[in-house]
Amino acid sequence: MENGQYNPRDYPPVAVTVDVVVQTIRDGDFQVLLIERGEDPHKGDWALPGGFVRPDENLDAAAARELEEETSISADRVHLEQLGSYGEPGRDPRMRVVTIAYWAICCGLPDPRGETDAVAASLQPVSEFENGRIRLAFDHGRILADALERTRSKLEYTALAARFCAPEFTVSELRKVYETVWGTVIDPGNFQRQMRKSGAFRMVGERRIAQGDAPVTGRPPSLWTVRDSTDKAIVEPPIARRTGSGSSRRR
Amino acid sequence: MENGQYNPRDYPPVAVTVDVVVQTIRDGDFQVLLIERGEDPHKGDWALPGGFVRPDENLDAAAARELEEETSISADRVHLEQLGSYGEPGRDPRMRVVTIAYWAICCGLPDPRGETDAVAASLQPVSEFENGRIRLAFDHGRILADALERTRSKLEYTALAARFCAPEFTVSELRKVYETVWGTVIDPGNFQRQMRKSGAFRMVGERRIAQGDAPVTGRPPSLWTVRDSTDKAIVEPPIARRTGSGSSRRR
DNA sequence: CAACTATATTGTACAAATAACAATAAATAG
DNA sequence: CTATTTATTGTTATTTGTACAATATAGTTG
Repeated sequence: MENGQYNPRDYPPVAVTVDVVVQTIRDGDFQVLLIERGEDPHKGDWALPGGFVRPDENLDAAAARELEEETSISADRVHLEQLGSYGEPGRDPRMRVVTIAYWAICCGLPDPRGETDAVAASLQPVSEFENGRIRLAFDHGRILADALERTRSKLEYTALAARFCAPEFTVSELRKVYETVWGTVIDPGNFQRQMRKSGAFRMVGERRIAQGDAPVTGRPPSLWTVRDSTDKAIVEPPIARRTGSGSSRRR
Repeated sequence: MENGQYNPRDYPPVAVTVDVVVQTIRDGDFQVLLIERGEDPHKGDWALPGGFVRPDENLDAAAARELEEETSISADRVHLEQLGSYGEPGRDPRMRVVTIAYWAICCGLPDPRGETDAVAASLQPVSEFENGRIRLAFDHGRILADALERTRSKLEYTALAARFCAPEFTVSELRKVYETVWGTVIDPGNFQRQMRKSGAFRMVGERRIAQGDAPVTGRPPSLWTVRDSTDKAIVEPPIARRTGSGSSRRR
């Protein structure tokens, strides 16, 4: 683009799409939104929701639109962030498609409706994908794997775990997010201290009394919220994963 | 792309480019490769090297090609990694351009030649950009800022600092990389221990005698290399930045 | 109301990591 | 040989992390 030559017809058409990895926790299970493809190629397989970027729409807006179309929840209640671009020439057999992948974390997804694209969208357990029981079309398996790693990593040094929860949450709800996404067990006492010390969260005066499916016995917990709603909050020192080969911090 | 409709003519042309942030250390100074634009828009301003993605070329290959064209060094001697996509509708006034940005670290860049695009490429100090004395065209300032943050962050938990060095390097050469990129001072003794403990590096038997511009006095250092040349090496525990607001580890 | 139970929250003690600074080692120049 | 310079190792106080125990606080149940 630096060489003054700007004739798009010199280049075969390239389609630019966005695909979104929508993650949530439902029934204590780490799940992701997938759609079942109704047409070839890969008819009957699972795929990530996505679609074309419109002419006057920036990439973030396109991803937000796809998210809302698919989940019918407003994008300002979720964390939505770019993951990366995937553009192997043969990734879609029909034409050259470069996709910008996004990943999202949201809470309390209503049962998905797939009306928009006349395809069936549904939440599927991440474990089914990681077991190899669910296979994804195109290179979506790679995209999903990258997104999961990014999420697990970012839980360590950001307050994003709270995005899996309602605006106000208890310490153990937050702890269960970490345990569910990482597949680990965390000491409740130590976790509480780390959470306080990080400064990323703020206690709301109230205590919660008898919530829906929560146990009605035991000492009622106090409620917390994130101090900074812009998802820039840094958890310092980080809450590190226990299992295996250690932290892969950053990006 | 899930709805079977695949008529590219329904969508205005989108150009897909790659831009590359090439970073190196020269004369003890953290520098980045920029080109001076010879044409409008932004004639005379600085910009990142980049160009169109070719029809049968994947994104990584396009970035590697641009890197080689601009620096005449082979891409297998540098670290090259995707940074992210930038696609605001108005970022280029001429047409819709979505760019996939990459960032690279290399060592011993020869004086850049700009013949390919008939533009002047040169290494400029990062400090000049961060001082505001150098302004970049389009949204390249944003891209460069993101790349610098990514580099500084990844030095903490990967062995990528070695990519600023020759294949074999001394402990203090590596330490000076950290000091230069982060703008900090690091204790030599503690650094040596962290480096050993991380397991990411391996001592080569030899000691270096009297190198070119290096001081000819003092105890000669032993030479080191990275244990895993695939840049997957994790430095654990990480070598943390001293200054300011702490680690932004992963990503 | 008195146990009982379940969860929240705080204490404690040991282990490990970090950081500042001192000391020693290994080479060369003169 | 001595001075000088840099590499490398020691030492220690402080901080941080972790496991596990103990206490606190509510609701529930008889």
